[in-house]
Amino acid sequence: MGKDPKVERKLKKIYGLLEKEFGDLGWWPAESGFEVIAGAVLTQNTSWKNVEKAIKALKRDGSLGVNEIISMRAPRLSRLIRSAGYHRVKARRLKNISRFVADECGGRLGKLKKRDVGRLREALLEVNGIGPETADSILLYALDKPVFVVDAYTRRIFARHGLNPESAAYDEVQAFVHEHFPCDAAKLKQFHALLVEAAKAFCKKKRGHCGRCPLKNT
DNA sequence: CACCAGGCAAGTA
DNA sequence: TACTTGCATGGT
Repeated sequence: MGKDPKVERKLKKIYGLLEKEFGDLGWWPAESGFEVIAGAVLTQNTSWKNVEKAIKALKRDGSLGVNEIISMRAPRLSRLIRSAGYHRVKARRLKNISRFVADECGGRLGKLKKRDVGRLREALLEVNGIGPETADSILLYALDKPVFVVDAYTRRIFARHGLNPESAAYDEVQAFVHEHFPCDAAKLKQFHALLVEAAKAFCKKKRGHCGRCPLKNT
């Protein structure tokens, strides 16, 4: 599948319509790169509102840092993030990714940013608890790498607009966007954010377009 | 009451 | 390879 100018224009149009509707969403909301990483794990299959509570609890406790999480006892970490659900699993995953960050760059994310995106992605996927979406969220929002994050909303919207089949695999959807959308971290961040926001606002139903969705005629 | 939320891993067929 | 299930909470 080579580049298709018509598809490029269609993605551009979707981006434009959604940006006009929602403006600059300013994703990812966080005070540090590590906060993005923690949030990426905590938000797995979980609403963002409940993740915020967990992040606040970590901050209140002075524990939102690589070394703090590594050295904290699992049951205590588990209690702090309870509101985000799956707390025992996520406590383990937070420790895993924190250990990875400590090992790879001593906690200095700036060093990670210099590394090759492809190999960094492979390394992240080796960490237990980090799948494709979480890895790409970290790469894009914490490390400013130009990779597109595919989520359930994105696939639903793309499928509904005939851009890819409902059954398309994660990497296929991602490659599709990489081919037909600017390779620019800022734009990729905004695009993903816009798609999530649009889906939440207009596409609660599994099928069909909502009448007020700005994409209804595209 | 059912169902979903900014998933992933491990097990089964 | 392609499903299925466990993981847990909070909101609608």
